[in-house]
Amino acid sequence: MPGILPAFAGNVMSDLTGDPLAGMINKLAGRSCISLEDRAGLFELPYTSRLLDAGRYLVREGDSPDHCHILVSGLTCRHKITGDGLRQIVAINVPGDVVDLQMLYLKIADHSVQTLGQCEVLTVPRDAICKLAAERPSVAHAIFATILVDASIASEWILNIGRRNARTRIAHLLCELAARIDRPEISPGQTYKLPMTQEQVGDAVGLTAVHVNRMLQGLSKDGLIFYSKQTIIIPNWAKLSDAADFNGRYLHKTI
Amino acid sequence: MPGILPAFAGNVMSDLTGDPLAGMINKLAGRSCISLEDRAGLFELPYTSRLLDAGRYLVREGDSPDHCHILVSGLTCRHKITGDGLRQIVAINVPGDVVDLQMLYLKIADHSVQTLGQCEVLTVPRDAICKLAAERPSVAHAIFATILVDASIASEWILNIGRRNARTRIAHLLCELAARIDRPEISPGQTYKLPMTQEQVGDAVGLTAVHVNRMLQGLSKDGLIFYSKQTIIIPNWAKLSDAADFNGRYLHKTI
DNA sequence: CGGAATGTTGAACCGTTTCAAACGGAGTGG
DNA sequence: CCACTCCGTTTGAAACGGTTCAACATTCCG
Repeated sequence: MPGILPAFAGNVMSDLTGDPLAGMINKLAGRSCISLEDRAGLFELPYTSRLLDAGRYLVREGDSPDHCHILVSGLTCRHKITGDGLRQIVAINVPGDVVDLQMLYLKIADHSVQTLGQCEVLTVPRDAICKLAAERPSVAHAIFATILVDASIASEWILNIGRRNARTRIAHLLCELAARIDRPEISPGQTYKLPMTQEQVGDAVGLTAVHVNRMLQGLSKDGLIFYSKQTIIIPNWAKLSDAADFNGRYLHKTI
Repeated sequence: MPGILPAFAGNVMSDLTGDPLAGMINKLAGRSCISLEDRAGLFELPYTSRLLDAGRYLVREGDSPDHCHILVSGLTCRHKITGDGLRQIVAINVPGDVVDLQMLYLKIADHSVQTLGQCEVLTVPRDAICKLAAERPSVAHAIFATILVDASIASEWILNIGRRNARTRIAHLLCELAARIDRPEISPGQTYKLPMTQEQVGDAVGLTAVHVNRMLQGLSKDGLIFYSKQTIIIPNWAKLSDAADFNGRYLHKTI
């Protein structure tokens, strides 16, 4: 169902809810001061909405796509494969993220993007975003900041995988996702849906599925999480984030 | 020795050599088409040049610096520390890199930047770069692309640390540095200086110094590298890059 | 209902770490 | 010039964390 949003007018925050682009725009706006007119420009972005089920590819390594994807609901991941076929997830995207900002200025993709669980995704022409960024400095600024936050998350993943043991590593991932999904109605330390198999969790933290299983059981046994049916409950945020060596500074929620 | 460069005029390529900013500008220019005037703008950046010895900090976690650093010679690294004091290098910068582009739009640093070996570093006011980027879209574009390449390198590091064994991991780092240092006079597969202790190499690839030592000996024994006095010689690029599972695509040398 | 994908468990194995001790080279002071 | 220290490298042996493999249980889905 393709569509072009009507120009945005009136009170900004109150009209946001319900619009598919709202999540992304709120996220961008949180990272940089965007003027009302520039917000309006964002709302004029042409897009196509699609509902995809688990395991679908949005981008494949080697592609030169001319569209970007905005995640409205669900989770997606970027992954790479070693020469002998081992998979590593290098990033996870949450609702509101532009999944392939990389592709805005890099021609060919050096990784694949795939849905985890069912996702609603908007497809936006690359040119439209580039044009907007070129015309409106505050939008460019916000995109800049967003890319830098992604890079900062990648740095933390390197630390996580390089230097923390399996248990801490998994706990850290769970904390990060809790903090990032962060729908207004849930604060960290609550419940969220984790539409990933244990194998995929392993691919994200550089472990085997078997070991992920044992560690999740360990965390459950110690009362740090409740985990069943792809749902994570964090009964005590302080305890889990402590066990995870998690400090959300690197997410740069306030810039 | 502070200074302001005279406005740049005349043939671009021929006047580059010898200028401290040249390395960075060439790198930016390689990643985006920058007009002659915009290049001139880059050459007008005010800077201070400093010679630093090994182990000096350019940025400390928690800082909000108002200057960026451009590396002219030597190597620097960005690193983070876990709660129990383990160190992980999350990025290495080579000559021509802007070491802390992150800080351009993120207020507080979530990592430290430190010199590896002796370095020549230019200090440039953050505002000057931001202003230039705001005024000249082609410069903003080039900076964008540079940040994205850095992010792409970070992704490959996640893959490297998460899924490759010690030997391959180290070989991969050696290949990457060879490909990135890439001074015009040496093509990959030649000789370069690696001003890092084995402990620092371990911090970069998520291993202990002891194991790095054994792996380097292994690579040497198999004739894939010669290594002594912090100098790496790669006698056969094809063989080493094969053993390293290295493919330079992710460096996006051509965009 | 049946088959495939995902989760669970145990035991053996192996790559990497840890610890401890020795070695080598560079720099310093007597 | 030697003795001394410091730092990085080297070596060996033991311990550990995570992997691998294989079998079984469970859930999901057509």
